[in-house]
Amino acid sequence: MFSKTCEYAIRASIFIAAQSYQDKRVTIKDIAENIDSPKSFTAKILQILAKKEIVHSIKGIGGGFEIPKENIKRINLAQIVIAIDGDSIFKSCGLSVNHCCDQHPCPLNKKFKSIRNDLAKMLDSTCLEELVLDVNSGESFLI
Amino acid sequence: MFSKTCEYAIRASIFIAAQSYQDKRVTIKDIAENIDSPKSFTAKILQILAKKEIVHSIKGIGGGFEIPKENIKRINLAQIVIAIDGDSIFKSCGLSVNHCCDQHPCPLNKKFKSIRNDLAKMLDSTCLEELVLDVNSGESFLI
DNA sequence: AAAGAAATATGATTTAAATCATATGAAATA
DNA sequence: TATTTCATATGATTTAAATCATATTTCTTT
Ligand code: FES
Ligand code: FES
Repeated sequence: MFSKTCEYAIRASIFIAAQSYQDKRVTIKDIAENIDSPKSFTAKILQILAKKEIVHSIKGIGGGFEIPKENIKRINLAQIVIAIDGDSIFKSCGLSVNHCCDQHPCPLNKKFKSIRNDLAKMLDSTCLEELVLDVNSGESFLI
Repeated sequence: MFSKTCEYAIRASIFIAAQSYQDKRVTIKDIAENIDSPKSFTAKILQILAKKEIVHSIKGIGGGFEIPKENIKRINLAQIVIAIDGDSIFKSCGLSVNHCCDQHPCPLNKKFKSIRNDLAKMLDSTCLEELVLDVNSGESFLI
């Protein structure tokens, strides 16, 4: 479904948000340990997220990553997915036949379109906050 | 969504079925040309499909691949996807957190489950026949 | 039986994704 | 200002997916 990079990005974002929610800033090491991801790979991914202003990074002693509380409500999964994997999951043909569903549709175009729309709707309507609450209440896990 | 291998497998199956529907047997070359896929890679994929009895292969002069007409109705997309990519798309966690949705769910488990169920239902309820009719009537394309 | 046309089997190569490693830059604190 | 702790930048390596190449087997036709 998503690339591994994107999965790490989502899990990392949720973890950072969950900690920020409790006013805790986290380092790359913390993140990698808590979402079980390779540390330097995670660092690379976080740089992308920082550039796209999905996470906020602070250098130096006491630094790390955080997501300002106001943003935890605002950031949704679609933003993260697009930042990492681009919008191909929303736009490209499920059979790689074309640029999808125009004059030259593949045989699955209608069926795919509907599933992709559901996926898009889901990603768009799911903000970090609700996921964070689940994780912090111990209902769901990142590892 | 699917691996490239799986996309080729689906497109090849639809093409073979579309030709078998008109009592035409096709060679690997035909297939590769008509679905725009690398020839020897396609050959490999067809071997898998032949072993799983999704396509029928005939060696020697005049040989090639076909799908018996009775089977065009019976074969659905789920069978092809499972033959190539396995059932991970149905069963594995969208965030690669675990074996999905048991005692240890990831934060997206509910939302993912619903989308995956829709996908599974779609793949299961879509047989080759309806796709073939679309292609043969010129409503949709494999290339 | 021989020749040709097809699939089959297998292995090598290429490409892209994922991972690892290391040097550099910025902020804090002592 | 020196040192430490963190992120940043960059490049190398590994792994897996995709692609390419070729020898072998099977069947048909003559
Ligand atoms: S054309 Fe294939 S999914 Fe839209
Ligand atoms: S646990 Fe993650 S999708 Fe089921």
